[in-house]
Amino acid sequence: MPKRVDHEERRRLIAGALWRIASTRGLEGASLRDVAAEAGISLGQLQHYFAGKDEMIVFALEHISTLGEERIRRRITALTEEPAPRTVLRECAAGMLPLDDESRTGLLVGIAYFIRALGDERLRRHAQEGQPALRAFLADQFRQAAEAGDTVPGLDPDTEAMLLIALTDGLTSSALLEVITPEEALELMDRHLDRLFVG
Amino acid sequence: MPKRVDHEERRRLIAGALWRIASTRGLEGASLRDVAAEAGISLGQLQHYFAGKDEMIVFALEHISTLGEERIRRRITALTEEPAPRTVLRECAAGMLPLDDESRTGLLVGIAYFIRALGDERLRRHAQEGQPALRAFLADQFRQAAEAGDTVPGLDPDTEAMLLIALTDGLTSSALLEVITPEEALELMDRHLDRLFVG
DNA sequence: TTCTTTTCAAGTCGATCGTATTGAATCCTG
DNA sequence: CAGGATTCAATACGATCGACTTGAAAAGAA
Repeated sequence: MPKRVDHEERRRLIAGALWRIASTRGLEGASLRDVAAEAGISLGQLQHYFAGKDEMIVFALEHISTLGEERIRRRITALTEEPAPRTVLRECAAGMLPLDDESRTGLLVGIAYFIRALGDERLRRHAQEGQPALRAFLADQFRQAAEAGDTVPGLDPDTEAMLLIALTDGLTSSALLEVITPEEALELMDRHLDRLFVG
Repeated sequence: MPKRVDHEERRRLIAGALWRIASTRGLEGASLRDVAAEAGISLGQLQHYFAGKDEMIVFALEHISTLGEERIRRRITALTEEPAPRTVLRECAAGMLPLDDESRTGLLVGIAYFIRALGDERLRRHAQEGQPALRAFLADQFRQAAEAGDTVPGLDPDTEAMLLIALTDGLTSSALLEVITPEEALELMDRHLDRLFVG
């Protein structure tokens, strides 16, 4: 049987099992044995594909973040071509909210990773890397909207980008805690955008 | 030596040790042995004051949330008497941001608890309890400001209260991850309030 | 004093963790 | 076919976890 396996696909299979466990019990609560059992393989097999737990976590996180990016990209391209900045911003925010199971699981894993990063200098640097690009992209959308006269006057794109990210994060937390529903979170985001755009 | 100890004070001492460890390694990473060592007592002594780890965590969380409430209350009463709603809202938000070591530690412990609550029905109910009161308080401040004509027109107090909470949470996350500084977080919160109030 | 209660130190228990080792089965290459 | 490389199952190891038991020391009650 050996040698005929697709290494990457096997790793993605294991990553999926890790998500399902980590989304309910956290990354610390996901033992290698549990992950292997969830994936339907043996501990030995899992260890063949990942040298250690850290390597497995890093792979799973990068994979799930890739899926998240693709999901947002799909949301945007699914719209009319040349969508207005406000629409793009809304779909970005919506893609980062836990509106379906995939994004919900991804966010829970992301939070579990966030916790690890809080106490780990190296992980924290890694977690910080993704933000600037997103922030720049959102700021650019605000800039375009402002130039087109679609926003209220006196609005700083960089400030609004950061506020939008923070607001999305906070709404996500409340939705995951079931203080509000995901739909309410999206509605609140819309009310926020209402205040920034004219018409 | 026995019999002459203050039970509650001993429990608070242990809770303090738990915070210091949990704020860097999470609640799961804080073993009873580590907490006892941090508190400068033996494992046996710790176990004498808490029947189990869960009991210790619940006590520590309730204690730290009490401290947080007192901190915010102090911030508000430290202002001029009869402060304007905007000022009250700003101080509330500031009190929930990680601007000093005490609040920073408290928030990290709160997040560690938040993670536990995500996968635990009982803890989740408990975590949800605090929100409505805060939300109602903030909404009332917005209502007062609106009636005084201090806010922009067409502003829903309940919506704004929820947005303020979510924004504070999100800014806190970014500040803890050191994507922004706590001071930047407070500034962003001010910019947000700028948009809601006139003058 | 004697007895009871409180306080806590010390040690142990079984479970579980991440990791390492070993070796067999299988396929690919020469 | 021979032989190395790949794949994986099985098992074990040392560390660490929360929980528990035991018993001694000290203070108040009788």
